[in-house]
Amino acid sequence: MRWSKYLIPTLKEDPAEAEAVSHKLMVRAGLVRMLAAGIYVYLPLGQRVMEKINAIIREEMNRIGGQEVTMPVIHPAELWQQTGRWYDIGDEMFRLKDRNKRDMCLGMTHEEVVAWLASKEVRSYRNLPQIWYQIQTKERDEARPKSGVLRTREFLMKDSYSLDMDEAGLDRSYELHREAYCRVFERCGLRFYVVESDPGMMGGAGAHEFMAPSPAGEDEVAICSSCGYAANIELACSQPNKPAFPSWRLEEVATPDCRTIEQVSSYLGIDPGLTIKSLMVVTQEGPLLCLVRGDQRLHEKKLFRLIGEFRPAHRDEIKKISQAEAGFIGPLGIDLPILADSCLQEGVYVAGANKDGYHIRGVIPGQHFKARYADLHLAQTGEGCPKCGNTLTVECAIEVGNIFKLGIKYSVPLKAHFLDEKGEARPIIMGSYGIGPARIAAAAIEQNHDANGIIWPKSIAPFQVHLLVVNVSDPKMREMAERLYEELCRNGIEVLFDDRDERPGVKFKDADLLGIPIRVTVGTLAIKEGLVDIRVRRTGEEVRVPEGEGVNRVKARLGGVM
RNA sequence: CGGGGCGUGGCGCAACCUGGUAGCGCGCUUGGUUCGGGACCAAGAGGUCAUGGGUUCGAAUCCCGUCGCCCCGACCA
Repeated sequence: MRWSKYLIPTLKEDPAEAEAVSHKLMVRAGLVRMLAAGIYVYLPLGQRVMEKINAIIREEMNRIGGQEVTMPVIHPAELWQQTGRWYDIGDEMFRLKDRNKRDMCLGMTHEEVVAWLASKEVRSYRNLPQIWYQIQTKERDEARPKSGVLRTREFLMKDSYSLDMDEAGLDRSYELHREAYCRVFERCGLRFYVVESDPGMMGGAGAHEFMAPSPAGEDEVAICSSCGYAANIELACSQPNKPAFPSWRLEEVATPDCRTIEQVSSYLGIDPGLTIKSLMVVTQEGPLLCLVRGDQRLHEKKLFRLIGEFRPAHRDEIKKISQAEAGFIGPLGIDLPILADSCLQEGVYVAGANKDGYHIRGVIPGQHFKARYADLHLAQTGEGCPKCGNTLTVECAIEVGNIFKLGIKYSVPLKAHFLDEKGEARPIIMGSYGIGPARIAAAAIEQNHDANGIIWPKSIAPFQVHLLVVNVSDPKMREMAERLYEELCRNGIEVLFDDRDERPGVKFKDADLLGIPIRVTVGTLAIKEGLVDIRVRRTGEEVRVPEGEGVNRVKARLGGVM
């Protein structure tokens, strides 16, 4: 491809609206342009990257027996009404009416359509298992699109669905996907973790997410490097490090104006881990006191799973129940059910005295107050792994894929049944599996770039070789470059030929920005001594070889390490 | 949806506070010189200052509304 005839609008400066590295670079390198919040145009170069990624996904899906289909973007409301999601999902679903005022929606995912199809076409256990997949645009009216292509309202998704006759079959399909996904992300050159995830509204028995670590990611994962424990922070557990407990006796201490844990612990000169943080919440059943250790944070999702809907208590409610301001409430002598984090079962602490300006030192949970214990805290870097006790690290990551065991959540309402060997009708057991190709591209950039631009893994690079002529108006130089271009193409190598009439500096800068793995430069030495330069983008390593060897050297390079 | 910020030639920004009719860099066009890491000279094109209303002799500038975009939070099937 000749750059002079191709649309690659590169930018010298970062776009004002971009924050994430991948966002800046994708715009600067001419991969994408934003049409509206969270809605993007993929320019030719971006499109090529997406096609590379999709091709890898297709290969791996086909390899596990996946069959590609294409399902509609527009769905009739009835389908979603039958599973109840029409009502469960709020503003995030794009809804519209057709000319006959019939309710429709834009597909945010395709479980309903798959279950519908299965209900029509799957009759017998002999038809199972099945894996159907598509690479299709999804529409979700995200409350807050962000980070360029990482969180958009319209996005491409590879989604697949497994149909099995029983749990064992689902386990097999799930495992096939897990392996296929690992191969996909490995082939795309990503660093990633497979983590346990919260099945959430998808419902069902089990779920994992594929997480590519990056500061731009909006998820957090807790990772144990020794035993391999890996979980989304939404359900990650940890063993908090134990502080050295002093031998306090129970007494009231004045803590004037110390409302926060930091204030109390610094005023008393103690480790925040020796305090108890008391939080009053109001549930369906009334108020409840939640306790976590002072150096911990309450995990609201975990609490929600334990007690259902809740809200923080209002100031006046706190005052009324505890006789004290929010900063001074505590578990002693309070007439409320108490739910405490498990790590508080051991030790002696400072807690609020339910009296303004005072705390109580020497509080021993179990002895001085009764509580129900549960895991309520957010896992943090440096704490112990729940499995092996070694140090956990918590890091940000981009969710590039997920796999869910759905079970019969969709097959029952949509009557996706089959007849088993005994002739009895049973609901199909489903699984649902997604990959975000654009997120793979963005994650690859997040993980592979330097100050000058992108450094594509060769598997998903838009081109393999960036051929650059230093001066197009020099006939000999141009001629040699043309020769090389033809020869490289003839050898099946994808080459972007920068034949623009630009200054060399501009072309070199653009080459670094685009990040194509190998750059071949035809310059003054080419015409003087017949030498061309072959440079590896990632390492900056450069060799000078005779023109005749150029193609073979490039091929050798592409075959080897990047 | 709550909090904050921004909206000025294609891009990045200044002018706004203290009203007087818009400027810089990059890019773009033409000509010339240049050509191995974002060249130089000369000439040029391009802006209803997001939008609607108000205040004023006069509004990019002050006031109110609306829309759009970004960031933090909530949400995220």
